Amino acid sequence: MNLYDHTKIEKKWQDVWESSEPNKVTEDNKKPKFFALIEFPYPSGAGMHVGHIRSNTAMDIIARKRRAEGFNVLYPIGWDAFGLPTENYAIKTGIQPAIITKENTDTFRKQLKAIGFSFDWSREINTTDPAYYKWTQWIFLQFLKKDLAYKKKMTINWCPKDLIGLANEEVIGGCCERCGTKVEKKEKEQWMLAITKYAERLDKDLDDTDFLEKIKIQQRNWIGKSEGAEIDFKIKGSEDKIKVFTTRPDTIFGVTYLVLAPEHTLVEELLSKVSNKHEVEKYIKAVKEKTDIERTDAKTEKSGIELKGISVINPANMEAVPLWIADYVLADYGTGAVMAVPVHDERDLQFSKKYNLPIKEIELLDIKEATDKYGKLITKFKLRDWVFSRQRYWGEPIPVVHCEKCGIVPLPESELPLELPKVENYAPTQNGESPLASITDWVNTKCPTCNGPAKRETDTMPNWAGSSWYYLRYTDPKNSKAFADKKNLEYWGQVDWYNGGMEHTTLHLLYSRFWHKFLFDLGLVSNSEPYKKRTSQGLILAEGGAKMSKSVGNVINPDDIVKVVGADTLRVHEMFMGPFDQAIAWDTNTIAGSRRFIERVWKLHEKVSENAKNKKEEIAVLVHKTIKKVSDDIEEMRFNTAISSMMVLINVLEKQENISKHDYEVLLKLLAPFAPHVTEELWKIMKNDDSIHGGIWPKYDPSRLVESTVTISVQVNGKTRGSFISKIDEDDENVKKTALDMDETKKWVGNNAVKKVIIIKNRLINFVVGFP
RNA sequence: GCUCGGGUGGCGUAAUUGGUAGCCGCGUAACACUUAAAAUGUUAUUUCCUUAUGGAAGUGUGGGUUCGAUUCCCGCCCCGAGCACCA
Repeated sequence: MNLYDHTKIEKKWQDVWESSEPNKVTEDNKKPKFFALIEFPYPSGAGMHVGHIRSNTAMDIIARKRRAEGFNVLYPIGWDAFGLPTENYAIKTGIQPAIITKENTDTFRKQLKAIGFSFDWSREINTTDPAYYKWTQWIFLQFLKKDLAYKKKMTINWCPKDLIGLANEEVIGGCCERCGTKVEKKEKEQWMLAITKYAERLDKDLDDTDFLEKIKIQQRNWIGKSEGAEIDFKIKGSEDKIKVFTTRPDTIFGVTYLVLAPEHTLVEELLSKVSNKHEVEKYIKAVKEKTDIERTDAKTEKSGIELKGISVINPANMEAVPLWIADYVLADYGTGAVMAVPVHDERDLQFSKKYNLPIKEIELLDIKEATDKYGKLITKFKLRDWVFSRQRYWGEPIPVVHCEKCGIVPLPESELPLELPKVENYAPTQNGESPLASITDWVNTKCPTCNGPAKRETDTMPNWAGSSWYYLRYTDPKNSKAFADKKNLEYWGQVDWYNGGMEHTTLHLLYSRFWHKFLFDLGLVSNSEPYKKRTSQGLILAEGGAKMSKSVGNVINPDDIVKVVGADTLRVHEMFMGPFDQAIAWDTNTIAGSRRFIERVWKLHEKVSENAKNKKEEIAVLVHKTIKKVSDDIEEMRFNTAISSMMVLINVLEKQENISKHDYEVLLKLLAPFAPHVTEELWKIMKNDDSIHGGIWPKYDPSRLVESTVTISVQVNGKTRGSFISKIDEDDENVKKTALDMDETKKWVGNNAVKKVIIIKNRLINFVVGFP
C-alpha cells in the first residue's frame, strides 16, 4: 500500500479548495447561521507565528463541526494592516507602506492557505484599503455629529522614540507598549472619543454575554465602576465648596483634613488667600515636572503641602479641618478632591504620619444613611475617554478640515474616502506633527462650508479604529453604498463565537463593543452587543518558556514545520500540546507523537473490511464513547483530550484483525476538523464521492455508552485492596458477597468487625472495619 | 497591595467534578525485524523497600471535614497573567 505523503495530499486538496471554494457562503435563509471569528492578523514582515495557528485552528475545528451539523458558517479572514512596524520599515527603506503591506499580506495569505483553514476567502478585507477605511472615516463622522468625538488640549503620553502619542491602554508600566521606551508627558491637542459615555452600559451589558468569566472580570476591572458619595465641604469664610468623592461616607467623622489634586481648578483661585503661596507654587511646579510613572507609582513616597490659612468645614460635625494639596490625589478621577480618614485609609495614614497630622478614632455610621444625610449617591468610573489621534502617516486620515472662519468642519460624506496622499518621507517630525503636515498641497484645501481657505487635519486614527468594526464588514465586504447592507447585517447578526488573545481584552474588545453600541444607537445594527461568546487561547512560548521574539531568535516558523511533517500534523500537534487556554512552551520533539498518530490513522485503512466480523461489544461502546467525548470536548475547547480519546480508539482498533468501514469512517469524521487534508484523502480512498467536510457529524447512542460489565474496586477502610469484574447494575448484596469472598478482603478485614459497608454503584465497595 | 489563573512521574498532561491517581503523548530501557542503523512493532516505565510474592509512601505545604480528598474548607509557600496612590 502507498505511504502517507503529506506534501502530495495537502497540495492536492488545497488546489481543489482553491478552485471550488467550498467555504464561500451566501445568506441562505433555509439554514441556521453560525458566525465564527478570530482576530484578523496584523500582517507583519516576520510572517505568521505559531500562535496564530493555535487560535485559527481552534475556530477552524469549530467552524467545520458546525458545517457538519448543518449550519451556514461564515468563517472570514482579513488584515488589520495599519500600524507602526510597517511605517517604521517604510521610514528605514523608503518603500511605500502600501507596497510593504501588499507583500506581507501575500505572504500571510499563502501561509494561511498552506495550513488548510476553511476561511471564506471571497470576503477577505483589508483595513488599509480606501474602500474599507472610507467606512471607518464615515463612522468617525457619525461620532463627530453626535459630539462623541471632540478635540481636547491635554497632557498625553508621549513616546520619545516612536515620536507618537499613546492611549493609556498602550502604556505598559509607564513604558511604550511597542518599544519599551519610558513614556513622557506632552501638551497636545488631541482627538478624543467619549467612550466614558458608554461606561455604564459597557459594564452592565457584560451580564448578557457568554464571555469567559475572566474576560468579564478583566473588562469590569478596567471600566472600574464604583459607587460612592459626593459630599460638599464648605470653605470657611467663603461661599465656595469643595466636592469630594468617597466610597466610605460612613467614616466622615474621622476626617482630619482634605486633599486636592495639584491640578485641581480651585487651587489657582485659592492661591491669593494662601499665606504660603510661594511654597505652594513651587510644590505644584515640582509635581508637574515628574513623569506619570514617578507620580503614580504606589511605592514612591507621597508628598504634599498645606494651603495655610484655609480651612474647610466637615458637614457632619461642623469641624474645621485643614486643606492640603498632594500628589497622591489624581485630578482626573472622582472630583479630584478627597476627604482624608487616616484610621480607615492606608494612604491617608501614611501621609498623616509623614506630616504629623492628627489621626482620629471613630465609630462607623451606616453607609447608606451617611450618604443620604451628608451627600448624594454617585457612580464613578476608572475608564477614561479614548485618545484617538496619532501623529503618524500609516493610519486612516481624520476626515475634517480646520477653517479660520467655520472652525472644525467635517468632510461631506461624498468626499470619502479621504485617501492618504503619497509622501516622500514617512518619518514623524520632532515637534510632534504628523508627516502629513509637510505635504502642503494636500494640507491646504477649501472649507466645504464657506469655500474659504482651510487646512486639513493631519492626525491619523489609531490602528484600533479599523478593528473596531471589521466583523461587520465581513457580512458585506464589497458594499460601496454602506458599511454593510442591513439585510446582511441582520442575517449574520451577532458573532456567535469570537476567539482571541487575552491581551486584547481591555483594548480591542472594549473599543469594538463601544463602537458597536454606538452603531446600535444609530439604528444601524440590531444587537447592542457584537459578540455572543468570547474565548481566548493561551500563548505559545519559545522552548524554555521565554516569549518568542525575533530579536532573541527563538521564533518557530510554521513553514518549516509544515514542510517536514505537514499541516495536518502541525494542527493536531498544536491542539494536543496542552489545555487550549493555558500558555505552553513550544517543544519540537513531541511533534513526532502527532505525526505517528496521523500515520497510524492512514495505515489503518488497510484493515477496513466490508465483512468485518468484529461485532465486539467493547468496540461498539468505545466508538460511541469517542463520538461523545470528541463532540463535547470541541464545544468546551478541550482539544487535547479530544485527540487523546481518538488515540485511545485507534490503539484498540489497530489490535483488531479487521475493522468495519463504519467504525473507520466515524474516526475519519471526528478527525476531519483537526486534520482536513488527510481525512479527505482517506474519505476518497473509502470510495466516497462527497467531501468529508460537507457531510454529517457522527451521532452517538446514549444507551450504548456503557458496557455490560464493570470493574468493581474493593476497599477496606478506604484503601484499595483488590477488584473484580461484575455485571453492570449488579445487586448490592451480590457485590458484597463477591467482595467478601475474595482473599484480599479476608486478609484485610481479618477478624475485625465490619462496621459499615459503602457501595458506589458500578464503581466500588468499601468495608469500614474497627481497628483491633 | 488587589483581581484572576496555576502547582500532579524525567517532560507535556489526564482524572467520570468526592470514588481504583497517573489516561494519552514525549522520552527512556529491553526485545523482535535488520549485515547494521533508522523507521516500525512488542513489553516495561510514580518513588522507595523486597528474589518473586508482597508492602509502604505519594497530587506545593500544614491542618480540617469524610468510610474515602488531586477534587471541599481554613492557614501558609511558590509560579504566571492583569491592574495598581481609583479615595
